[in-house]
Amino acid sequence: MDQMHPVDMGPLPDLIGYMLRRAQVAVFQDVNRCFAEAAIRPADYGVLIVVSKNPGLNQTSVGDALGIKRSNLVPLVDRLERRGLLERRPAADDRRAYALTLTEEGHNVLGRLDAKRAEQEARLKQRIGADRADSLLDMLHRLAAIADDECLPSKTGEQIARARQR
Amino acid sequence: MDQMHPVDMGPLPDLIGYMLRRAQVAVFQDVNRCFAEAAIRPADYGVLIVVSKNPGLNQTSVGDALGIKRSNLVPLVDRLERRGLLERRPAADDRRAYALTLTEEGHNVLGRLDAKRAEQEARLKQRIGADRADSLLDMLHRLAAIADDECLPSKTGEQIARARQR
DNA sequence: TATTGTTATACTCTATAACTATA
DNA sequence: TATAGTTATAGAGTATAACAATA
Repeated sequence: MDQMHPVDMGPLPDLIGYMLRRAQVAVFQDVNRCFAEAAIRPADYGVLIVVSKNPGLNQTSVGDALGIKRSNLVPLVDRLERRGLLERRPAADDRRAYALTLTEEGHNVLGRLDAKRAEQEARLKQRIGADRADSLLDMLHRLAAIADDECLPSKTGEQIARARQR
Repeated sequence: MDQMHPVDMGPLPDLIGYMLRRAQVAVFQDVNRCFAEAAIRPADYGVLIVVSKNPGLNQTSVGDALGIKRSNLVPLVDRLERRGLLERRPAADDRRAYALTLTEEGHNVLGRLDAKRAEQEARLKQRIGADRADSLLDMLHRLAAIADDECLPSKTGEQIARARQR
């Protein structure tokens, strides 16, 4: 039987956190559709972009930039490397680290995704009212900055963890 | 060694999808801090709100309202029931279904969380510029509505899955 | 001593298929 | 036949601890 009465969602539709979540899930589903044929997921795309813009960067720095822990970045980079989109090369100045670079195929894939991304972004902007996109992005940046405020970046999580052990 | 050069994020900071994700993660971390002492997570909060506003609703309807599959709702409701916040009672008109209701303790917990939620929401609004909150929520609703557009609600996922098998 | 990449592990969230008892 | 709740399971994503090699 159908649910004929609409469900009362109470304060949820007016909560920034709740609606951020619903919007993010919907937009990511849309992104995944756009990138499906290339089999590139949002996290993959972030890594490819950062490496393309910062060739030679090491894994820890890529992870920090994207909010991905270095231990979780390993299988992600493994996969991109196996697919021939990205290379781990020895870093010139630090024998512990890898210098990440895109392969030619990596650049090609990223180039093709660029058109799809632009098209999708235009659709999203039209949906919200194109003239409001800048305002939306500004607000999202301010909200994302909460993360920086609360846990001061004076110490890394690992440094804090080690300090706690003593 | 510190990363002295800022990492070039390319187009990511201008992408609605990317910034939605970063903002949502940051805001949820903040919510989790606010609700930590009650040990209530965002999904729990959604269930409690919907059940309090729609006493007697069954699990499938609660899940549909919140975008949670009914199979994933089971352990969530289990936990809330074990904690004495919520009750499964036999539905009057359908012996397959449960009528969900909050216990007195459930209402009490929700009441206490309400103050914290309002305080947190005020902080978020101040951060983005209080007069822009309505505009933000409107845009988030429009983006969340993508999900409804693309997969028409004329058939449920299960109906489609069954149809595909034939 | 600290950091890089790695492994192992655990926990949450999400998605699908199949079952039962009802409808 | 279809639906409500459940179970089992698999896949992501995320978090922590510990290790070898190097700084």
